Amino acid sequence: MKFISIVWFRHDLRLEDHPALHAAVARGAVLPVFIWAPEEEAPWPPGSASRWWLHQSLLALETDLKRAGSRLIIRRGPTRQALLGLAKDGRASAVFWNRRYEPAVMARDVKVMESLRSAGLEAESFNGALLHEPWEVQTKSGGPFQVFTPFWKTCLALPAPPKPWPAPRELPAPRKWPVGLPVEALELEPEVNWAGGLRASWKPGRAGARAELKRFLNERLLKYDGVRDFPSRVGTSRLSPHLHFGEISPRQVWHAVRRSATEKAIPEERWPQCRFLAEIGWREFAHHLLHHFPHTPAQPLRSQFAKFPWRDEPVWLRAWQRGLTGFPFVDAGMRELWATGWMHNRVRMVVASFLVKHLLISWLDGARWFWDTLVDADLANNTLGWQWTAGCGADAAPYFRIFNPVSQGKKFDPKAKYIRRWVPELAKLPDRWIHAPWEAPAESLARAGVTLGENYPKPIVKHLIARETALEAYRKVKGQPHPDPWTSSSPALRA
DNA sequence: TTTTGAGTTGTTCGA
DNA sequence: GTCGAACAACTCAAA
Repeated sequence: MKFISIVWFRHDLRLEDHPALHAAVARGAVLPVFIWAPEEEAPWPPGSASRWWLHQSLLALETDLKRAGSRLIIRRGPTRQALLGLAKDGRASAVFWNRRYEPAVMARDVKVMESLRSAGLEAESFNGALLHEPWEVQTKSGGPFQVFTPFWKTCLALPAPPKPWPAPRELPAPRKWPVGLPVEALELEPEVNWAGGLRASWKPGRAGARAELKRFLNERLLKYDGVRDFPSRVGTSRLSPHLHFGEISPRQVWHAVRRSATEKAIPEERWPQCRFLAEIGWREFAHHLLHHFPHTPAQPLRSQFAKFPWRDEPVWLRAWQRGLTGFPFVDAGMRELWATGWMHNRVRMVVASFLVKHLLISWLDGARWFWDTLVDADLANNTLGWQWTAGCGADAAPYFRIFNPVSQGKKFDPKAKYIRRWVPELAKLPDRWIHAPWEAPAESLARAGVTLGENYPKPIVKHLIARETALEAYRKVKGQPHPDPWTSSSPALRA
């Protein structure tokens, strides 16, 4: 009798370097399955942009599997029942998958594994998503890291991650295929067709991921440090959504960068310091933190921030979401996000700082918006990023670091190409005024066809006032006395 | 146990 | 216009 293994695809929508698939192929026939059970990921079920991506990526995986002589069997959850049913229908005796690290998913997976094993099935999970497991990286006293640099140094000192496996040339098929749903039946695509910008910007799937990596290595890796901060240029890898869905693995990226560095004659002692690999390191660090501090998607790591007096300002939140804050660099970022499902990293920091420190709206509201709109929405990275910005997380930005949305724009978008692309109503303003149109002379505004408050908003806050207010609120949560009690606007707080 | 060195990404002010 | 200092101590990680 033929040994048949289910490979349960999740955030590993690829055939290369896929440990669960590798294990299954080594045993016999393979039954590839995908199970849609978003309610099991509550309170962070995939957002709208993620669902759009998932739809395309599943179609791509289906094609890849067909080329290898196989299929993708899709069913709905609950996962436990779906897997048990598939094992029965497909006469499979084992279920293999690659691990995920979101708290709700991990808890679900533990239960699924117990159920499968008590039903007499073999069940095994593998590491297909990280260079090192979160529990393998430890401080000398055996605890988790909370600072990036020592974390990453420790990672770099570990044995190098194994070389990626090639995709199996052919997947032995089970004698009988169980029935499944077409991808369309999951209704992952939006009813209202807002995904045109996403379609134009991305090619989900393993082939798209590999093409993006290749382009990055050939065209951008050497210039990465100098170009990566300029959002009007393509200087970053753009791999984040591909990595999130596991269309490419960090091990593939790691070894490809290493190979490329060797070809470009970059000395071996320099490549661990590569800024790009450190970004892969941040992804690892985010997963490390999420694993060891599973409450952080909803709660600040630094508990004193639980009492931070965030404002409830739905009108401001909405202005921020729509890119109508009146700060062109911020608005450009928010509109890029809305249109393409992605935002440049530099701009993410600026818009996040603006929400949290200028508007004093909770980082969690920002995290939720990003979760719904980003194609690379990833619980570990999103949590780390927002808590870092808000100053309430691991290795956080100092509280007095408040990005100035105007000077950030002038510094990283000096010719305002990024602003003009995403905020076209300001396109005719000269470079000198476009970063802060409220300072422009009336004549310049008129010539550019800009009427503040009509076809582009006046700034919803004043930078210097917002900055002072934020500093005071943060000082308070740090439990520090105001430096100048005579001018403090809230002397009662010091009693 | 205590001490010591160090920490992604900035801004503002005043010399 | 450029440059260094202050921001404000705090926490982590390792010795």
